[in-house]
Amino acid sequence: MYICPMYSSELIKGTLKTVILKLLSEHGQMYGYEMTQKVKELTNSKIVITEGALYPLLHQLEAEGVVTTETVNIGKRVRKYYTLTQSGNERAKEKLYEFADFIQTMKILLDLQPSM
Amino acid sequence: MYICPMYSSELIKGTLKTVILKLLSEHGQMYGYEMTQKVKELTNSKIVITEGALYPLLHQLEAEGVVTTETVNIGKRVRKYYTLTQSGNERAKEKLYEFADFIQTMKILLDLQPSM
DNA sequence: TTCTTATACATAATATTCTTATGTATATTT
DNA sequence: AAATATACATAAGAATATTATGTATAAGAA
Repeated sequence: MYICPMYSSELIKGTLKTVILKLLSEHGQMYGYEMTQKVKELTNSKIVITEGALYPLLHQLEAEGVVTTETVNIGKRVRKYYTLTQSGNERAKEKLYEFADFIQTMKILLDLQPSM
Repeated sequence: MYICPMYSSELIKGTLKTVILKLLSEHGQMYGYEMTQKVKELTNSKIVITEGALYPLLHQLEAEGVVTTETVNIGKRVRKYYTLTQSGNERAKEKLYEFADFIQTMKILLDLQPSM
């Protein structure tokens, strides 16, 4: 999923969907490559999404009706923009809430201080 | 890994090793079943470790020299106690620090407020 | 102008990590 | 007596990611 110079890859598994849905809910419309760059930028390269993880997930989200796509020609190249559907927006909120809750539980379980 | 009534299983993937190492560093000596109960208790059953995930991991940790084991007879039943080695203690600290850092990165990436 | 890097998509083989199912056996509670 | 809890273990299968490979255009550096 990620090439990750900082975190062991196992840690990050399972968060990709949440991250992508959040990005889309924030930025309205994005294409795949743009998502990889945004995540890299926001995490200081601590998390880097690989294409082999991203594209299959995006296709899956489309198949599930979570996103719709629009293909745009940029010169002779193609960009595929992804937009959340209404149900996709709900899904994004759910996922975010779930993750926030999960963090709380893990903090208690691992006895992490607020400073950590 | 977990039977999880609250979180989607994908979210929790990759955290089991960190959780086990933390438990062992906290409680000194534990056996497998005890670990499953402790996690269940501490997380209000939000995270429940399955045996199919736990035992192979414990065996792996032993093979790596992260833990040592001691088998104790309780009546006619057997308990296998796990204890962190010196390098295991280091590993536990590393894993905890890594996870704390990971949470920070995810908070920024997902724009989660401190209250969330 | 040629070579490298960046942009932009996609998929297949493989690895990892987990879930679910199954198995064995003793102890305790109803 | 039967059901549940304790306690270990492993195997089949699913899910999710990594790594590798493929195609192609655009931009920047040598």
